[in-house]
Order: sequence, then C-alpha cells, then structure tokens
Amino acid sequence: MSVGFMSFRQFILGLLRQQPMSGYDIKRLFEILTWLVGGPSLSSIYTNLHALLKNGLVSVEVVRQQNRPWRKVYSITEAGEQTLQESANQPVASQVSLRAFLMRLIVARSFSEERLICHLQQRRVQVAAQLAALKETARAQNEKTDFKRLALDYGFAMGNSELAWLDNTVNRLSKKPLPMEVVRGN
Amino acid sequence: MSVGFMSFRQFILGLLRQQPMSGYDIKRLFEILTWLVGGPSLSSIYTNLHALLKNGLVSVEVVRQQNRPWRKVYSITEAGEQTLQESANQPVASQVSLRAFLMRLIVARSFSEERLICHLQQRRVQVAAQLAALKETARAQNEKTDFKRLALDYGFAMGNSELAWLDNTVNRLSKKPLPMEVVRGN
DNA sequence: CCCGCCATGTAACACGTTACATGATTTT
DNA sequence: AAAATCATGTAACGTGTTACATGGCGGG
Repeated sequence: MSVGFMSFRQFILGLLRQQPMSGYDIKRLFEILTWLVGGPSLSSIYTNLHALLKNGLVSVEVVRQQNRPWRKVYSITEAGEQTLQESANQPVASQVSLRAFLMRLIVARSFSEERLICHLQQRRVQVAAQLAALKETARAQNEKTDFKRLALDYGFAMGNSELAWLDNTVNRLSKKPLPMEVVRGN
Repeated sequence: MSVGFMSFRQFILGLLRQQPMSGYDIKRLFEILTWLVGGPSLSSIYTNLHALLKNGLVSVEVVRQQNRPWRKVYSITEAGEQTLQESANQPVASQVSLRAFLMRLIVARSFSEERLICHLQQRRVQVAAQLAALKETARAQNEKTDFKRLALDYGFAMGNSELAWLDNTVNRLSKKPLPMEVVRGN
C-alpha cells in the first residue's frame, strides 16, 4: 500500500541525506523496523535507487572493498536536497499510518530539532483523536461478542503506549514540560 | 504494499465471514484502525468485492433502504469459507508486519479461541525476537547522535507495550472467558 | 439550493512483490 | 565442496491509489 505523501522512494532519499549508503545497507536498516512497519523488498530498494539516480536526486560511487564484493554507494545531490525539503514541508495528512509517521520521524530528525518536535506533537494530536474515536466506537457497540472487540482493545493498548511515548519524548527533547491538555486515555 | 499471505482481499473475505456487509460498511470498519495499519481506499474495497464475487467466494444481495440509497450486501459462500480456511491454516511468516498481524488476529478470532491464542503466542515470539534484535542493534551503535536512535527508541516502546498486551491477553483468554473490559486508558 | 453524507463504480497509473539471474567471498 | 552472506540487477505480475463519474437523500 502506498502512503501517498511519503513513499519509500522519498524515505530512501531521506536516509541518504543523513549518510551515503548502498542498497544493501538500506535493506538492513529497514530490517530493524520490519515488524512495525514492514519494509520494501530488496528489489524495490534497488529500483527506487535507480529511479532517484535517473532523476538526478542522488549520485553513485562504486566502492571496491577488500575481502568483499564491490558496492555502489549513493549520495544525495543538491536537487535531491531541494526535493526532500519540499516534501518534508508539506503538511501531514489527517489520517497517517504508523509506517508513514515513523518514516517522517526519521527524516524530520535530520532537518532540525524544532521540526522533529513539531512532528511528534502533530502525531500526538492525531493519536489522541483516534483513541477518542475508538472509545466512541467501543461504547456504541458494547455487545460482548463483537468481533471487533479484540482489535479495539489492541488499538487502545498501542495508542495509549504511543501517546505516553510521544509525551515522554517531546518532554525530553524540549527539556521543559509543555502544557498539554489533549484528550487522553480512558 | 502487499502483505503477501494476507492481502486485503483475504481480510475482506474474513470480515464477511463474520457478518454480511456492504463495501461502505467495510470502509468504516477500516477507519477505526487507519492510524495503526492504514487502510485500502474505497475504490480498492469495491474492486476486491467484485473480484471475490467473480470468483464465487461471496454472493450479493441488493437491499433497498428507506430514506437512504440502496446498498449491496455481500455474504461469504461455501467456496469462500473453504478458501479462507486454507489461507488461515498457512503458517505465519517469520517477518510479519503489525498490519498483517492485526488482520490475521481479527480473522483468527472467528474460527476458534484456540487458533486465536495460538496466533497471539506466535506473535509474541516474533515480537520478542525483534526486540532482542533491536537491543543488539542499539548496543552495536551506541553513538548518541545516530539518526536511527529515535526509531529504535520508538521500536522499544511499542514492542514492549505489545509484548505486555499479548501476555495479558493470552492470559485473560486462556484463564476464564469473563467479560473483558475494553477501555484501559491512562 | 447547495453541501455533505451515503453509496457505488471505472480506468489510468504508481508502486511493490515474486521469481529469476548473476557473481564474489567467507564460513562450515 | 557446499552453504551462507554480501551485493546487484531485470521483468512479469499483482495490488492499491488517484482521478473521474454517477446519483439518492437530508439539513442548513
């Protein structure tokens, strides 16, 4: 499934902004988050790198290694920087999946601490809203045999955890408690 | 992005097994979980329903409503039941994203409590393994300025929460089937 | 009367996957 | 000598998105 405003292509570009890498490196990077957000196949990564290269958003350099096969290390170009800037400046859609959030999170970090915090706060508002909606849904159909029950329960647990993490992280990063009275928890 | 063994198509079929619904109903169902796993577009839902119908896995009935437009309510057929059974019996892949897990969770529930619990336990093993891998990664690259830091941190938080929820849920389900309190807010 | 929600659908396109293909190097 | 890991790539296919298109019905 596409995530619209933040595709894997964009994300890969964001990763290259932080440090030059090969396709294989990127694959290993994705692996650590696979269980959370899934990840593109290796083929897809290479294809995206080719496309970025063709569009002049990245450049390549073949690196010969000792005791290992050669690698193609990609770096972001000026044009790539600009493109990334633009896409990062776009406002976040109201319905953002966890995957899209995480990808933007990582990219946002490379720009500035302010943007990062802003991003976390936006996510906080959205998760809080979703939790409220979830609560409403649960209340509306409180029949015990409902098949959505477990999914709702799971949603609550994860949502509350994420909310707590967001608060915690924002606080830690901004080093001073922010006044937040957004709807929270039960 | 596809999830391989558990596509939206399969999931929609699973939903219809639990109760007949229209495409629009399904869309609203997905909405409550959008922030977690994303969801297919309305178009995609309709297209999938058409495909399921063409394959004889579901049947339709046009329902005329008062004060509202007519709806097409889909129900699962015998053939659909069988197909779903088979796909549900397939072993879970080792690297399962949260989305795939949630979809299987909901479908598994409609089969039997045993299968549900089994599914939860499988997920537990996988999340635990991922957390261990995450910890290893974090230890390996403990530079404080690393750009993966935040993502790793997020992964820890979510992983630990999910682990706790899984344990809690498995316990609750295998002990006694008493009413579960859904809302467990902060 | 227009807007928004309900409700369905088609077609062009973008994106990602699986299968296939190659080859160096290290480990067992 | 075989298997695993590192490392890259192509092509066919499946699936999902966006844009487009239609229409009933209710409320402001």
